[in-house]
Amino acid sequence: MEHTDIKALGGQVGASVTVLGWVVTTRTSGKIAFVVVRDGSGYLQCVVSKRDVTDEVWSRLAELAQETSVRVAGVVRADPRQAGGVELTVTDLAVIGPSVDFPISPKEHGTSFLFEHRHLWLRSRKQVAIAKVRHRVFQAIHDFYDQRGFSHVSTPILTGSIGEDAGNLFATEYFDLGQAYLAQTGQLYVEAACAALGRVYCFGPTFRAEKSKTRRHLTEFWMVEPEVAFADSEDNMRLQEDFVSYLVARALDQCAEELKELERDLAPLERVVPPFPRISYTDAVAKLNQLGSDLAWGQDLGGDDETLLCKEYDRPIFVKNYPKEVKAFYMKENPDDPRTVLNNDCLAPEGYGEIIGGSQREDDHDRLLARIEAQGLDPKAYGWYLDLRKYGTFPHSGFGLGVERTVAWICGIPHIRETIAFPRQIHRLYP
RNA sequence: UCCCGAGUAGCUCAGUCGGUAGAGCAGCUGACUGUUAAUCAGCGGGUCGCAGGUUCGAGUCCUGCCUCGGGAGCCA
Repeated sequence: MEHTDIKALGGQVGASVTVLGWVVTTRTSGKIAFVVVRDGSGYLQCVVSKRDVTDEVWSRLAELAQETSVRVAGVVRADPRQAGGVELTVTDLAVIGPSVDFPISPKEHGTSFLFEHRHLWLRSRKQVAIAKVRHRVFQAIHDFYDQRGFSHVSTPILTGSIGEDAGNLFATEYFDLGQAYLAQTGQLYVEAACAALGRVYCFGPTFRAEKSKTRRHLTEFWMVEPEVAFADSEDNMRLQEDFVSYLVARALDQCAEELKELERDLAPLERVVPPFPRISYTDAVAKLNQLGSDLAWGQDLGGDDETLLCKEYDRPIFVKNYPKEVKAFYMKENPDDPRTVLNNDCLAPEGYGEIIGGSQREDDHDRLLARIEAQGLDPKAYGWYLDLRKYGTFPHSGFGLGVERTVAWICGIPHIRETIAFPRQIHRLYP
């Protein structure tokens, strides 16, 4: 359909154009009316003057309820008072689709109501800004790995063998083969693929049936998981800090308007450059004890501990070498301290906490088998995974970055559920 | 699963000591040629989450249940 994107009007002052979009608000003042229209590319104030249009067009203003879809023709006029620098002097206006009693008014609403109307809430300014940042982050993820010679691998969503433990997996019947599970990680599969391609990553939805009710959890979320052959834990952290810094830099570069709309303080983001501070779990516990936490060695860091620790630094940090007992079976033992493993978490500042969990993988067949058996897992289900250690085993490392947590942090919004179009939570499967 | 908190108009909320159900916004009608969540005047709008109990009388007090929100644990 013949029309011009609102975003492109800045360079077309004086031109006659047609815009297609939806009515945001209308204001009338007797013989002049202001209609704000959005089209996904931007927002435009359309000015209708009674003396400049036919009576028929003027009378149509009464039909322009919130979210009515419209075709507006007019002349682009420079106006420094407008956000985009231009407004439209309307010559013709037609309703494409009426909108009666749109439920989301410009005033305040509660979260419950908004998520019940998520399909419509997506149209609001702040939600559009978040969605655009998310899109840029997705694109930056692919660009980063492409530039570094990684191949994308699509790992299965339906799986038989299991990543971590069975307690929080979604199960479904799978023909005659019993239970299948929705993947909660693609990691085991990218380990296989990295022996074929060297540097790989998977990027897809993951599913966790955890009954978590916090601002950091969804039951369905997106995770990007790189895996690198012949990389140790130190190489792994260097990749992570380069990656996180790249994502933030791209957002600062490409999403300035959106971050302004979200009223994001850019200063903490501008400090996100390598290297990130590295602190061992053992040192972190000692430091937290000094800061007043009663965390004991051997316990996993809680959310409050993470926040407390992060306040000591001005950028994301790595906490590395956690106790073996609190971590997954596939992580390689730390030769310098066998109580711990060669892993790391990356904690984002400003209270956002863990955005990455990564590790060097156990590459010794017998040690891995022992860990699988010790955790009560069925070695037969992991036969193919153990094979990777039988046929040319190799040191390798990787990590998983939670995309929604990362987007929430970049946008500076308090809850990750707004970073995905249709969040899945314990009490939400609609819309 | 555990610990808090909340359910009253389309939305956000107030509702005192138990005594006729309220406001703002939204909607509708009208006025206004430069408004940015416009302003001004007027109008309509209720299964007080559900069930039971106490009482002459319950939005309000008691019991049970349901739903939702925040947090914990778990994790990215």
